[in-house]
Amino acid sequence: MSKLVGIDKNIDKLDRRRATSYDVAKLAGVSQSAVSRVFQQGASASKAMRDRVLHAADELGYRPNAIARGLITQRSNMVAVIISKLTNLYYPEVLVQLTQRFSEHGVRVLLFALEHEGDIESILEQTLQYQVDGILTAAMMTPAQLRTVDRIGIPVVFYNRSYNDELVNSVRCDQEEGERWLVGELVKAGHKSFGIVEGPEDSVVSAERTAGARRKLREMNITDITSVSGDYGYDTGRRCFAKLVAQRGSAPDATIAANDVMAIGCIDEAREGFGLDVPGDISIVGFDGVGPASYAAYDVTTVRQPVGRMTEAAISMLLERIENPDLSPEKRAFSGLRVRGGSARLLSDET
Amino acid sequence: MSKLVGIDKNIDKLDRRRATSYDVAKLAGVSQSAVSRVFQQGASASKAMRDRVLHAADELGYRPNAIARGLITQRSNMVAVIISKLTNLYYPEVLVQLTQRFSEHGVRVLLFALEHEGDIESILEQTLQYQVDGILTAAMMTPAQLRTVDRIGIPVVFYNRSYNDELVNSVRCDQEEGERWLVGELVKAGHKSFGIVEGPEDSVVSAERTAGARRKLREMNITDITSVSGDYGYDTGRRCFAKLVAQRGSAPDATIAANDVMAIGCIDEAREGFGLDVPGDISIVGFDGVGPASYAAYDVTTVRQPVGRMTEAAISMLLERIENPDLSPEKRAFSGLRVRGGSARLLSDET
DNA sequence: CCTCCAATTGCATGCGGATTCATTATTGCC
DNA sequence: GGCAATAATGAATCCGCATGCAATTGGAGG
Repeated sequence: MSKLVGIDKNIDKLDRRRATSYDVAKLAGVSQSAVSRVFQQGASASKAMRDRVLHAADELGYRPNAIARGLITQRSNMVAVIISKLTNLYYPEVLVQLTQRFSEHGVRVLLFALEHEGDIESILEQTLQYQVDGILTAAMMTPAQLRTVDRIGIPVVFYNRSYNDELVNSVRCDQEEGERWLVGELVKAGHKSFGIVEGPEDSVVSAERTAGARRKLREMNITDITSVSGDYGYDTGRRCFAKLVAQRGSAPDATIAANDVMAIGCIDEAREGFGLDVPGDISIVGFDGVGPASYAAYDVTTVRQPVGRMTEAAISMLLERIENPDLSPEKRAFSGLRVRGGSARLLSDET
Repeated sequence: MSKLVGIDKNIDKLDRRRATSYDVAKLAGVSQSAVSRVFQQGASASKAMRDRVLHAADELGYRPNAIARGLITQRSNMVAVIISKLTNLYYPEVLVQLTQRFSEHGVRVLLFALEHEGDIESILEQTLQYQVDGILTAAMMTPAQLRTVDRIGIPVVFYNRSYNDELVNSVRCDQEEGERWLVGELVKAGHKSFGIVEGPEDSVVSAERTAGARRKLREMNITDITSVSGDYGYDTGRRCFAKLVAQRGSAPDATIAANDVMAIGCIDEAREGFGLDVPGDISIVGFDGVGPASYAAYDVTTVRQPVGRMTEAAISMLLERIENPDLSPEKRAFSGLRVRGGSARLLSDET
C-alpha cells in the first residue's frame, strides 16, 4: 500500500531552500563576490558579468538576504516607529507617508504600538536587539532610557514630545500657542466662564494644551474655570460635559476640550442632553483638526495640526541623523492651522 | 595648532561598538557558546554560569543581536503587515492589538502601508528580502505573486480579501451577508427606490458590498436603483448624494453607502443641501461601524465589522502557519454586528 | 570510594553577503 | 606597439550568534 508511488516527490522539499549568492555564482560560473557586486549600486562590474549574474539570479529566484547584509554592513536599514493610542501618528495617511518616504530611502519600518506610554521599556529593548538605525517615537522616554540610546548611538526623533532638560531631536505642534489663540478669541468674544475637558492623565499633549489654555485665561483675568478629565474618547466627552454642568450648576459659556473627539462629545451632550444651542448658547472648541471635526453637524472650532508637514519633518530629521550622527539636536515646532468653525461664537474675522 | 590636545578622547569612539557575546564571554571568563546558551530559553546552563554571564552582560550593556540570530536560525521573527488606505486595519486599536499580540510571541511587525493596492509588487519584494516569517495583508496579490510566496514557503493570511480560485488563508467580514440584511430591512420597511454609493474602483471590499446589495435588491424585485461612486471620503459622500438626486430628479427612498464615512456625508448633504429629514423623509445606511457612525448627530444604521475578533483570528492563524507550515488553507468569515441606528426608518425590532 | 550516566561546557563551524587585497584583463596614451 | 593606469574579478575573511559534537564535571547509586 505504501509503496505504490514510484516517483520521488522530494525534489520540492529540497528546492525549498532559498537561493543564495553562492548558488547564483555557481550557476553563472563566477565568484560569489561578483554576485554580491552586481546587487549593489556603487560596485564595479562589467556589463557581461552583470547580465550573466542577473540571468542566473532570475532563474533561481534569488533575492539578496537583507538580514545577512545587515549583519555585515552594520546597518539594518530599519527604523523603529513607536506610536501610542494617544497620538495621531496612526492616521492612515501618516502611516502611508511614513512607510513610503522611508521606503524611498531603502528604509523599512518596524512598528510598535503602545497601549500606554509607560510600556516603552520593553519596546526599547526590542528595538535595540533588532539593531534599528533610528527611532521615531511618539512616546516619552525616561532619562535613563535616553542615555542608553544615546550611548549606543542610535538617533531618536520625538514626535509631539519634548524635554526641557535633555538634548533631543523633536518635531511638534505648538500646542500652547494654539490654545492661547483659542482662548484669546473666546474671551474677546465675551465668554466669561470656562470649562476645561482634559485628556488622560498620562498624555503629555493634553497636559500641554490645558496648561496653555489656563495660562492664557489667567493672563486675561478669567477665573471662573471648571475642569474635568476624560480619555480622549467620544463617550467621555459627553460625560465630561454633563459633569461640568453638574459641578457648576449650569453650562460654562465656553468649553475647551483637549481634543476634537471630546469636543464633539461635548457638543452632542450639550444639544441632546441639555437642549442647548451650539454656538447660540454656548461655545465649544477642540484641538487636532481630525476628519469628523469638519463634518457639517459639528464644524468644530479648532486648531489643526499640520500632520503632513510634521511627519515629513520628522522623517527627514531622522534620516539626516542616521547619515550624520553628529548633527546637533534640533527642535522644530509647527504652528497649527486656526479653524474658525461654527461650534464657537467668535468675533468676525480679524481685519 | 593641531597638537595642543594631549588627552586622547578616542576611547569614547572605540567604546561605541556594541558589546558582542564574545565580549561578554571574555569578561565572564567563559566561552561564547555559554553566553549564547544563557540567552536562550531551552538551553542548559548551570545557575553559576547563568549568574556570571548575566552579570558580565549587564556590565557591558550587552543585548543579543537579533539580526545575527536571525541569520543563523533562519527565523527573522518578523512578520510583514501590509495595509492600504482603504482598509480599517489601521485603526489604532487594531495596530496596538497587532503589535502587542505578535510581540507576546516574540514576533515583530514590519509595516507597509500602500497608497493603492497595486503598489504591492515592490513591497512584496522587500518583505522577501527581509526574510519575514509570515505576511498579513489587506491587499490582494496577483496569482503570480501568490505562487512566488508559496514556492518560498512563506505563510500568508489575507485580511478582508479572498479568492475564488486560489487556496489561501483568509479572515474576513461577510460583507454580502451584511448588505443583504440592510437591504432586506429597508425593503421590508417599504422603501421602493434605492441609491447606491460605491467606494473606489480598486476596492474589493466596496465591490463585494455593492454586489451583495444589488443581488438582494434583485431578489426582492426592486428595480429602481441609481448608483454613483466615491472614494470612501466624507466629501465625496456629500457630492455623491447630490449626484444621486440630480440623476434621478429626487432623492431615493433609501441610500446605501459602501462605508460609514460616505453615509455620514450623504446624511449631511441630505439635511443641509436638500433640507430633507433623515430618517423622516429618507433612509441612509452605511457599513463598518466606525466611531463617528455612532455619534448622536448621525447614529448610522450599519453593520459593524467585528474588527477585534477578526484581527485576533488573523494573528493566530498566521502564527499557527508559521509554526506549522503544512496546515491546510482556511477561510474564516465573520458576521457583522447589525446596528439598527437612527439614520434609517426600519420596522421595529423583529419579534 | 568507584562506576556510570546525565548535565554542562568548550570547540569548531556555518548562516549569506560585503569588502579588502592581490591578481588579471582592459583601456588609454605617447 | 608598448607601458602605465584603471577596471574587473576572485580568494579569503569577517559580521555575531547558534548548535552539533566531544570533552568534562557533578552526582547518584552501589
